[in-house]
Amino acid sequence: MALLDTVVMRGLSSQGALSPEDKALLLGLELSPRQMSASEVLWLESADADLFCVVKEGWAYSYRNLKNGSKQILKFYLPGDIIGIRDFGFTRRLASAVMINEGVIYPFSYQQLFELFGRSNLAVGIMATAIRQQALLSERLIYLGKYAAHEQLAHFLYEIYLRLKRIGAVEDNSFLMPLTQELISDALGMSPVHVSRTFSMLREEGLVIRDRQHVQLPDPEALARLVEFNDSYIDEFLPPTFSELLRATP
Amino acid sequence: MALLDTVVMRGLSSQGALSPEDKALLLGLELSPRQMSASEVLWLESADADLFCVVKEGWAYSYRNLKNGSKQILKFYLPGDIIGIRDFGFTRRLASAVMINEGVIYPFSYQQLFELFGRSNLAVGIMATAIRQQALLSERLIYLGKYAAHEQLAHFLYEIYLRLKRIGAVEDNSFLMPLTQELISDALGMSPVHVSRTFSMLREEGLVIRDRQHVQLPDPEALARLVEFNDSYIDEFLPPTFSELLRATP
DNA sequence: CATCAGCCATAACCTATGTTAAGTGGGTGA
DNA sequence: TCACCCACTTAACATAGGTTATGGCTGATG
Repeated sequence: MALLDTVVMRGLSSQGALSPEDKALLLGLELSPRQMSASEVLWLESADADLFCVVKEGWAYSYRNLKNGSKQILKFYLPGDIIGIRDFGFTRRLASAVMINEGVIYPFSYQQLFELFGRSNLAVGIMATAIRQQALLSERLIYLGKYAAHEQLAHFLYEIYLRLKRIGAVEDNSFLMPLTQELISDALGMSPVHVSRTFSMLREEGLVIRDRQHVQLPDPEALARLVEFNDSYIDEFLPPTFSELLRATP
Repeated sequence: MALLDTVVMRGLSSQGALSPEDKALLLGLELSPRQMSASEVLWLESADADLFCVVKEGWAYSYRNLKNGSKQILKFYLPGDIIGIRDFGFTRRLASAVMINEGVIYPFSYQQLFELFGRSNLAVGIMATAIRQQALLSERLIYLGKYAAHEQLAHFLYEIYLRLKRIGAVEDNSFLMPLTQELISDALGMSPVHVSRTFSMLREEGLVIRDRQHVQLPDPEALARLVEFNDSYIDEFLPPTFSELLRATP
């Protein structure tokens, strides 16, 4: 019911995309509501991820604790929204989630979603919903930024380093980065001049050696510590439960 | 081939999640490579969205032009990445995409993805890949922020307004927002004091009237203009082509 | 070999926003 | 009714980062 509400609200069924069987499947899900009090925690960062929640009443939000003691809220959830899609595909929660005021949610497990998948075109609709949600998040996050410039740049370089390493494009802690400082400034939301200043800082601290497109990170771990890099989202392997679920679903 | 490379690289098949049929399906896709030159445009913002691109060689990036004339880069794409997943589920491109240096890409259409869906567990793997990518984007964007405080807050309020309107929770341009200024400050990455200052500014300009949790936007359109709100991502209805494709796929 | 155009470094100065602090007002409980 | 607390407001001051400007490389081109 709750899920159907949500999907219908998003306009999926109104265009005939859902067959009667699809609808029956959704209706048969039998989600049971759960009353939540204000400030109640849905889950904390790095907890096991195994379910979503449809918000029926009340507001909630997801957030990450930052190393400077503050927190960054990623998204506010309003009635009809689904919390936890961001973590689908990961073993652990990437962010904490908490109620703002009291409300009602409908939890449903990843397992239940898997049963929907593979049987119908619902997969497509749900995937689209998920991606919309992420797009919205991104849109919001474009306006954000709480870290100092040298932390941003260090984080950026370390991410590139990890991604290149995965595809075997790092040798001896060095790699090729075909980006101008102007491009980097557009990515990090700071001025090109400040990117230059910040590179100089990192160089003086011995964290980054750079000559044109050649970048070397003499001590990647030091960089990682500086930015407290959360590499769980880089590790691209599916959690073990996925393989089991995939085999279990005919 | 290219797609299989990408999926394998992401660790999907290494755990037995892909059946031989799945692999054959991927191999049968017959993607044809396309040579790209440096700075070549893949697509521009708001162009029709109908295909993805797997990057085989070279770097690319996606970006949005901002109203102040600068641009915000959303993501850099490295070999093995898929460009265009963000737009899946939308009619138009949400961001432009362009090559950085020369390289090779494999385009494949949404239609081809639909053919993969509904037949196999691939749906799950691909969805997971998509979501990972978005998670990565989010992670990166946490470090961003290029707009002034009053634009951020105006954008934030207008987004909440639109989302509440969709679920019928706006009346007479007023709505209930159970957020403290401290929560808002954590969401926007600015200090609570500055949130207050900025609310005062918006009030003086007649854009926002607020009393505790009651918020009124006397002239929502004026707010929208101030932030040049891109509401294509709020409009949650599937593009017409989706319905066709869904009906066409048995 | 000379020239030119990008790209980058550094400096001086300016502004938006953070920080600290003090004060106001409404809601709630004794 | 009083007192307290919490959310908010406003002000004064500090600073990270933006802006503008200048000059030095380096690699491409003729």
